[in-house]
Amino acid sequence: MDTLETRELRYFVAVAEELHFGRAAERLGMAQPPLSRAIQQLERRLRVCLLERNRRGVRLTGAGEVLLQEARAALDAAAAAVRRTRRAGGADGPGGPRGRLVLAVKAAASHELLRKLLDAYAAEPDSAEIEVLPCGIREQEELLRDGRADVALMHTPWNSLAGFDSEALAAEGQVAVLPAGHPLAARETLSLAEVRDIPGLPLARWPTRGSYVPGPGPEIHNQTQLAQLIALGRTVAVVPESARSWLWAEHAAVPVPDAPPVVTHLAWPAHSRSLTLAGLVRTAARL
Amino acid sequence: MDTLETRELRYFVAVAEELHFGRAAERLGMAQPPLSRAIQQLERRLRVCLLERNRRGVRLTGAGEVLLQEARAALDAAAAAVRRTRRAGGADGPGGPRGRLVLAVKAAASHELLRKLLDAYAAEPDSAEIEVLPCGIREQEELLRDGRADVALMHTPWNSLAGFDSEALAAEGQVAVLPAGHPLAARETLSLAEVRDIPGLPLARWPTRGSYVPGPGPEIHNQTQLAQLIALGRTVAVVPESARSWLWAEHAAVPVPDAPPVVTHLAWPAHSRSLTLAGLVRTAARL
DNA sequence: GCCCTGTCATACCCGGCGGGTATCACCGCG
DNA sequence: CGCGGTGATACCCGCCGGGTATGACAGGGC
Repeated sequence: MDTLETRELRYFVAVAEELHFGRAAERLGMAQPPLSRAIQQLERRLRVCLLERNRRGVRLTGAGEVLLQEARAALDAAAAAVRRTRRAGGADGPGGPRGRLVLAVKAAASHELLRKLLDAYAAEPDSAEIEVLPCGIREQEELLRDGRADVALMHTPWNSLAGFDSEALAAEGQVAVLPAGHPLAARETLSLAEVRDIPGLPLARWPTRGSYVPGPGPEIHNQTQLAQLIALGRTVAVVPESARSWLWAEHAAVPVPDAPPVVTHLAWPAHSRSLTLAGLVRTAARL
Repeated sequence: MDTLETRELRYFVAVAEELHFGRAAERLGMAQPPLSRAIQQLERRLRVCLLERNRRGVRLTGAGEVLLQEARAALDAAAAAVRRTRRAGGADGPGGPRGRLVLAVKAAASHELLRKLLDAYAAEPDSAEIEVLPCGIREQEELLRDGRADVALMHTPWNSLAGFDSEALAAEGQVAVLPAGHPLAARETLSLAEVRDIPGLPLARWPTRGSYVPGPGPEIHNQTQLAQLIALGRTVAVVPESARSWLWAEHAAVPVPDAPPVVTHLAWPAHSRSLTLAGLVRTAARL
């Protein structure tokens, strides 16, 4: 009556994402009619209209939008339950697992800090093994929510810490990265407004939440690409100071004091009780 | 294979909490044998031992403890999905519900602030109705997680903001509340150490996470009881300044500068996308 | 206007599995 | 040694989740 099975949530998410019963059924590996019936039962049990069936395709109602959000969160939680329980299944003591930790990091971000953290933790008595899982910056939050990772190095303001516990580890300013020969490369500092308005050198754009904001600059997919485009004099970017470590000889970095500071956090699921994780956090706090 | 139904999670939580298959089955409204079988299937599918069956009763393994935590979180998420979807089912527009908001507050806490917030929000154009749901301080987090409430007034350091988004609204110092006639009531300020060591006047204890830390002072269950015990000269307490509003004539309040400041936050589930909630937060941020 | 196509809904059947009852195996205890 | 109380096993049944076949209906091309 007032409880949904994860099966029903999976079905609804598939339909809500595909907006097409046939494709959703195919994705779920089942036939279309039982899927239609399941969604109807769901709507009847919730006494809520979730989908608008126009003869041509399907649209979400407001309640449907809400359920899509909530169902994804609930499915993530269920998947996390499986993953974390399986991982805890090996060696553990009462009160929490003592196994490996999976640490999700945006590839190449905060490299120095990460090395220091791993070294310091490895030197601790009875420290656990840490698996470093490189991934995209948007992926980190998903990995943490659905249990594929236990802890992540996140960077505000790009990552959202919503839904996680966290410990701030370091803050740094940002620098504008220009082609070495550019006239502005000799400046002591630049303002954000100046960087945005360099004639003939549009600001690079990277995806936020999967899509790009419109603008003149090139769309960046990875750091190597960005480095190359800057070296070629096609774009300019504002990045954290620690990015100096991967700059090329053809690059110049100029501090941008009015850019928002970037804070590196260690973040983990809010309700985590793992003793191993607690050890890592303690180490990190002492850095 | 790698997905659990909420039914299985419910079953496991019941067994893990009762530590007794018979009682758990009764609580679930079913017979014991199918429950035993379901838990065995769960363990086989996860390939993890969750329970130690000693001839006399049952104990949780480490993995079982982990699953208990995770399962509770996942069930809360599923319950929240139902509640929020049902509430969104009424009047709504695209992008989020425009219905009532349920605001969970610890009874009588931050009364002035709450009144100001509600008044300011009601004065906004197209503000929604706000239902104030008074509850205990530990209950707030649960209500928010399982969807019975949309937003809460929380107080650090007593509440944990882990897992929620929040906006700090106000900070205040703490005061010691003594019987009016007590010699120390005339002091300008007191230190925490002094309050703790008043001869014949032990510090009141309130429950943290459902249980009381041991100590000489009386165990407090509600504010009226606390007020009475202080007035009778049986105990002393350290409370936020704003509590002056409910003090009696027989009470005296003395500032305690070295007590941790109490910050009142507006908190809501991390992934919330409600437009109505966004309006309330905007109003709160302007207070 | 016609039919064809693509959509979701309906009708009906079947097998698996979730749940019930009866019973067992085992241990502690008086 | 029997008794009570635990969880596990054996067996049966009915329901419901899923499949196939088909219907209803709207839009588009000719």
